[in-house]
Amino acid sequence: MTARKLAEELRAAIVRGEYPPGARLPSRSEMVERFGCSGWTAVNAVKELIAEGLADGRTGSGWYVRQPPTILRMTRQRLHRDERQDGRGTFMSDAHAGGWTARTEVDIRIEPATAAVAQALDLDPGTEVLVRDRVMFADDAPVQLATSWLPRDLTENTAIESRDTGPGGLYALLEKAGHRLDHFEETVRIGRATTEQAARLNINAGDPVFAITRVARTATRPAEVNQVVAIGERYELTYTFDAE
Amino acid sequence: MTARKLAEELRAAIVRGEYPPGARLPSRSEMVERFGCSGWTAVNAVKELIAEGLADGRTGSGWYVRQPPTILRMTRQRLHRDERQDGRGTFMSDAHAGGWTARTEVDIRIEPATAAVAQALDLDPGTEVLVRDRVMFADDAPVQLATSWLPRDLTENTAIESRDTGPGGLYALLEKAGHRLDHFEETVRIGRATTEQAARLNINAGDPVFAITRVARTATRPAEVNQVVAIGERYELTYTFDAE
DNA sequence: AAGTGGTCTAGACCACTTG
DNA sequence: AAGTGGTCTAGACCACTTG
Repeated sequence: MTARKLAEELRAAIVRGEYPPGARLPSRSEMVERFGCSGWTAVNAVKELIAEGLADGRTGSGWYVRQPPTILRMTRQRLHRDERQDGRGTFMSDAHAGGWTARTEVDIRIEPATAAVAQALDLDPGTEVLVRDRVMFADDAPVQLATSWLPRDLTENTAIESRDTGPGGLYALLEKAGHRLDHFEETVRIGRATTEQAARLNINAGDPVFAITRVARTATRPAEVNQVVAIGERYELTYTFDAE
Repeated sequence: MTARKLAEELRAAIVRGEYPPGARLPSRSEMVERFGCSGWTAVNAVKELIAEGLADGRTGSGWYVRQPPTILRMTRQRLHRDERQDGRGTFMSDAHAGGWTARTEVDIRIEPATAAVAQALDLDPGTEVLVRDRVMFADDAPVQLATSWLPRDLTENTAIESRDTGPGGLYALLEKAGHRLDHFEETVRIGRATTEQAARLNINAGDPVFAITRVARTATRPAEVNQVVAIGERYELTYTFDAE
């Protein structure tokens, strides 16, 4: 019995419902006995299932079938002015539409712009920028990390530099300050969670994540760069647009 | 020496440029000698690098540092009418903008609509649909699989049912037949390559892929459902839109 | 013929949970 | 105290390539 074949058998049994979500799979020693393989083979087979997100191991306890995660939708609607006027920031907007609860932890700091940030914001490198670092929770589970960089001249003496931006979020405050947003550009890539990101998102290092970079612009200049890292298997991005 | 630490050392050496792209890493037996670990540990360390796309193993030959892949951009522009009028389909449009060569292999068949396809196209399940199955190559390497489903009443007696749709592709023919496209909806998810997909895309089973579902609609009805599977590490999706 | 990566067996130790 | 998953050693066989 090879690890690959054992993995296929276990996967099939899970799909058949023989091991429903939450169920405990046979232990390593049970697999060794039942399938006549070595412990190494059993472990490697289950590793495959774990990498696929089908199973999970708890040291000292066992291997368990994972609950399929509920999918969170990230929509284009979250950036509409209507949402801000209704008092919802981007993350709150998705939560409202999806029926889950949103919570955000924020950390703020002021830094000189790195080369990449300066270029995206059309600033000289080293210019002071406001950095907003967030962890977003859906139904109290971390699902997304986001960092925003904004030119300080747009944020000084506004609530954008305070932890709580209030209803409508960051973009509502920008527009209130007279910086009407004109258009957005989003770039979507697939990344792999670093050890740090994995710890904050409660996933395994190397798990696939959405890496989304957004630049928000007014009619005259870039106003914000936003970098999102969202758990890959929990997110679905939707974009709708007119044919042109 | 643990596998994790060995992986970190190798990764750092690669990043330092000690092993440039194409270079051969130490062999298993060399690692066993140099790091005083077992063969198992060496293999597991390198497996980590392979999963990250940093290295590649060739049986009988060695472990090699991979060439970083060139990134292909999938843009919203590819769906613009201008592109079709200039004779470019969606994939050709991206190739033209990115400066790489596009080639497509097409397979056509007619099938009764599955439940999912019927729902997306607003048809009764079992209604005949045209299925266009493609493999897309960028600079002669497979990078993307795409399948389209269209209601047969839109495609009958048109070149959409032939292998070569000619300049502007499928959408140009739809519009030429009087079905002017009105808007698109794209849903982006991260999937893992199945064994079949991996074989066609020349990647490893389980590698992360973009799974993109697009529904193209005329003013009155859905005209096409399109399912793309694109190599995760080779693609970058960009969406630009006006603030509303 | 010698060396390579990929995979496997058999056995071990550890921190952890209590199936 | 007994069992668990995670990780490791030592050694083996195989198909494959030729550093």
